[in-house]
Amino acid sequence: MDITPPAEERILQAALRRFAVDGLGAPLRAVAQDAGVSAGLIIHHYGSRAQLLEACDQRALEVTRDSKQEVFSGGAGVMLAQLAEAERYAPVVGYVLRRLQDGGPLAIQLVEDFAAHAVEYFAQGEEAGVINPSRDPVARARVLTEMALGALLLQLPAQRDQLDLEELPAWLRGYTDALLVPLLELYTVPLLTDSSMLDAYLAARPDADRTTPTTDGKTP
Amino acid sequence: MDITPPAEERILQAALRRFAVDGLGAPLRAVAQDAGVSAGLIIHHYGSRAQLLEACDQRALEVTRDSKQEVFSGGAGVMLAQLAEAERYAPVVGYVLRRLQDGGPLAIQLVEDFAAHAVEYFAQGEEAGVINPSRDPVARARVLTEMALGALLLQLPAQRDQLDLEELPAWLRGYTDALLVPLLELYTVPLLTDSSMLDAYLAARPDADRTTPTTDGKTP
DNA sequence: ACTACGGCTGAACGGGTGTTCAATAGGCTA
DNA sequence: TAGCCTATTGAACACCCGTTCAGCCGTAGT
Repeated sequence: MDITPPAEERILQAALRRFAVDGLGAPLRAVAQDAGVSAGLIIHHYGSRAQLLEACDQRALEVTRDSKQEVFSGGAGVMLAQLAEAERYAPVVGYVLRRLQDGGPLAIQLVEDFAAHAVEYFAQGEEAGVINPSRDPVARARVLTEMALGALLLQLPAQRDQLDLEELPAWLRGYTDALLVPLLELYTVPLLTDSSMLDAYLAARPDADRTTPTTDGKTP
Repeated sequence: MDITPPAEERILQAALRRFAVDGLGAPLRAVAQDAGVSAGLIIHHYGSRAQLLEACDQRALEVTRDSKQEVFSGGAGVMLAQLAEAERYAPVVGYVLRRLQDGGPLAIQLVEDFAAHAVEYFAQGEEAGVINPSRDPVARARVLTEMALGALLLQLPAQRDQLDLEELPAWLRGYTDALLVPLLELYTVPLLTDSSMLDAYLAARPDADRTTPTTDGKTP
């Protein structure tokens, strides 16, 4: 029943897994050993280490894009947690975290993706009447996405230098669970008691109001 | 006028700077060259590369602890931005970012520190009547801190693989400025239109209520 | 059956790393 | 002055890394 995939695919999966566990700095030879091939073969198929990472990036992007049915505004973090539940995808989720940690074009791309999706998602919620409108929906979605993703990223150091993919789903679930109540509270009852701070800051810089331009006489 | 500090201190400053610019993986020899000494001397003074990093950690911790006068609930991110304004501290701020990125005990320690300070800060605000109370102030402070710090961390990849310490203050300021309006809005008008989500989730798990224990008949 | 070819290997190369160590220079003490 | 301790160096060592390359092997084509 265990038909082994062709070497090229086996390498990519091993790479995803190993990079997730040990970080993107993991040596090629470790990947090779995991895939049961020689280091040379990786180069033969992918050209170079950098290109192997690119292949991993693309795979990660595909997987995350194919699973953009979030649950609620817990946002990107929750989505990743859900995705990891399907243990088949745990390596990809781990890799995504590592990639966000390490930077590179994909990191930006991913955040962009998630943020764009959040915009759409919030717009739906707004129409349904469960989410309050914003003076700048795009900025709001971006901030919330970056915060959710960033907070998740900040949990990474708490793990050992090695990520345990077996426990990753449980760990992510535990984290999102702990996060959820304070977050929901924050989304329900505002942090600040009145709008004086916002008003003051808005009055101090009468610059951008891209959605509703020109005249608004809201400053008291 | 340019009295050069003793070599040991010069090494530490060079290390802070170089690690901030190139990441914690920067070679010892690069640090040595910046400090105008040989690589061997670094080992002679600090024992090993790992211990040099520990020394950097301790220095960073001291500096951040000595400057914990935040302005408002923009939180840790804003504080770091302010600290970087004093260009003298830019290397330390850069190092802190790199360290948060890389993990390790200090990363946890720093978050802990910031979160603890946020608790205190929020409590003051609550007493002053500008901040709404929370059912779990510690959790709230932690979440907000992790989010602010994490979001900042997520901006790092957007920079090149090298951090430009000259531009770091301006960059941080630009980021916090862009962040501020959406964030203030989020803190003023809640994301969700009603408390149904929070209520539902709270009803589903009648577990922790650490601050006000025993009986509270708040679930409708 | 012979050839050609693509997947694949293992050894080797070249570069970069942290660390060691013998040796030097310089200032303090006796 | 003689001795000694510390700061400092530069070369060397041992290791790990990505990449190269010559060659092996099995299979498909003729």
